[in-house]
Formats: sequence, structure tokens, C-alpha cells
Amino acid sequence: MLKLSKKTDYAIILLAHLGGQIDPVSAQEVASIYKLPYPMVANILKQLLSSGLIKSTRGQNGGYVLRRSAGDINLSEIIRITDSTFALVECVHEEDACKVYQCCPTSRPLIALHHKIQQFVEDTTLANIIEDTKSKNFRVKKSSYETAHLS
Amino acid sequence: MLKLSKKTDYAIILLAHLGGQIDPVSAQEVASIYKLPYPMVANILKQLLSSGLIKSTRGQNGGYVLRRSAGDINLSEIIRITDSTFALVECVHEEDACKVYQCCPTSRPLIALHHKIQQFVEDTTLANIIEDTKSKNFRVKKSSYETAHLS
DNA sequence: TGAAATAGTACTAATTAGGTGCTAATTTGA
DNA sequence: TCAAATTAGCACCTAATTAGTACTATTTCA
Ligand code: SF4
Ligand code: SF4
Repeated sequence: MLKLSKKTDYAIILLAHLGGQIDPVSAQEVASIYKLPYPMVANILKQLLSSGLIKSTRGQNGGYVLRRSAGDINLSEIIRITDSTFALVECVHEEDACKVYQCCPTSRPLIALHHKIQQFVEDTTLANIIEDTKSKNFRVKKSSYETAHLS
Repeated sequence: MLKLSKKTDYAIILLAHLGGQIDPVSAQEVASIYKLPYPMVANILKQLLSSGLIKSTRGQNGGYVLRRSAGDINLSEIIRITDSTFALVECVHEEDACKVYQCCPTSRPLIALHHKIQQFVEDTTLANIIEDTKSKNFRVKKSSYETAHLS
């Protein structure tokens, strides 16, 4: 369906929040701030932890903090963790994955398109997202053309 | 999962084939050429027909031809027909679609990213795809950088 | 008339996404 | 020391979407 899963979508919100904090933030806290279902948030954080993107402290006043700087984390990596490795078409990473590959005339242009989109998501860092976040209140006043300073 | 559905993937193959022919091509024929399951191909062609992308002739020697020129059909339209309207995140086309929109800090940068990708798929016409298709045999010999003349 | 083909619709099966529950382990602070 | 807060690690369930199939009717042409 060519859209980000909720898991990835929420993960981006969570990471963007952690990126703006210094002290650990608990799953409880971040779920209530953004009105997200706590169990989902907890699950996603656990997955981000086991993938090494964040680190945790247990017990009272515990929570999560980013393990690396926001500028070092790109969107491609987040998608890979919470969704799966991005592949516009199956044959991008493994030619054998698609049984019609040998007959397929359009794999080449589709793979080329894949790489262009891939470049975008790799160039978009968490720091970029956090930066862009700050002006949310002006969204409705600006034209869509002016939102393009993302990369 | 951020990938094209098989339906869209196959639709592109079918349309690219029709774009290279003058006489009507039957579902049977195109299915056998590309080793695709006939029922799927037939279904997809029916959907492309009802969406006005192709036209049909029935009976013996019948089949399908493009209704418009390949240069007039872009990837965005194909995706809209066989998948659904592209939306990287739900809030792109309708803010109310996502219940956390009011609290969401990251919608702005994600919508910006959406528009960039959208621009790509709109700029990619069926004619571009057909053109790029011709050099498939050189794919393995070329670096991925050289595949970029798509848009 | 009969074979080849589309037209339309309805259906099933497999996979994925979204969301929940439970129990153990750890830390803090009263 | 003990209870509360919190993460850790699973296993599970349900709904939605995708992939693929089936069947019947209609049209065309030889
Ligand atoms: S582009 Fe062709 S080879 Fe690649 S996944 Fe799609 S059908 Fe298969
Ligand atoms: S970006 Fe935010 S508002 Fe948009 S769909 Fe995702 S969670 Fe909802």
C-alpha cells in the first residue's frame, strides 16, 4: 500500500521526542503526551532498544534515551527496524525473490526509482525531522512548496 | 510495508507491454509472455479498463490497447488505480484521518517527504519506463548511479 | 454455430498490521 | 526492607489487506 506502518510512524514520534530530551523518558510518559496506546509504545521502545537505537534505565525514574546523536540516525534505519528493509519491488535486494524476474521488462526502471526514494530516506536524519517539527504551527499558513527544506 | 503491491507491479508490466504494441493484445497472450497468472492479469486489465487507462475489443483477435499515449500516463495514476492513492502517512490527504494529529509533532516533516516522493512518481511516465526497459540487459554491468536518468 | 475473447462480480486463502497480556527482573525511594 | 515504578521478553489475538481463483454472461469473428 506504499505507506509507513503505524509502528514506524509512532517510532518516529518517539525518537523525535527522545531527541529533544536529556533525562530518560518513560514509555508511560511519552504515551500520555502523544495520546498513543501505551502497550504499542512500550513494544516499539523495546524493539528500538534491542536494535541499539536507544538505551534504557530501569526502575523508578527510569526510561529511554537516544544511544546516538539525532544527526546520526536516519529514517532508513528506523524504517528497517520497525517495518522491514525498504524495497519498492522485491527484486531490489534479491533478484531470485521474484519468480518472473527473468521475463520482467520493468525491473530496471523500478529499481532506479527505488534508489532515488532510498536516497531521500537516507538523507533524512532524525535531527532534520526534529528541526522541521518546531514550525508545525505554521503549517496551514505555508504553501506546500515551502515545506521542502527537509533534505 | 512501503512496497508496491503485486497488482501495481504487474499493472506496470502490462501497460509497458501495451505501450509497445499497436494491435490489441489479449490477456492470455500477455500472461504467457511474462509468465504471470492469467486470472490476475485478466483482473488487472479489467480494472485498468474501467479506470479508462486502456480500451478493449472483444471477440476473436480482441484484446487491449492504451487509451492515451504512454507519455501521458504517469506512475502516480497507475498506483492510484491498482493500489490506492499514495499517502506516506494518513494525515497527508485528510488531517482527521489520524486521531493523534493534534498532538503529532512529526506530521510536518513526513508530509514534506511525502510530497517529494509524490513528485517522483508523478514525473515518471509510462514512456520513461518503456524507454528505460530497453537496456535491461546491461543492468548488471552498470553501477546503480548510472540508472538515474529516469526522471 | 462455436471458439476466442472480454465484462462483471463474488469468493477464498495467505500474509501483514495493529493491538493486547502476562510474568520476570531491576531500580529507587519511603 | 518493601512496595511502587519501570523496563525485558515473550506469546498471543484480531482485523485488514493482499494475492489469487472461479464462475457466468456477453460480444465478436470466422
Ligand atoms: S519489477 Fe519485475 S522482477 Fe522486480 S519484483 Fe516486480 S515483477 Fe518481479
Ligand atoms: S504523521 Fe502524525 S498525524 Fe500524520 S498519520 Fe502519522 S501520527 Fe498521524
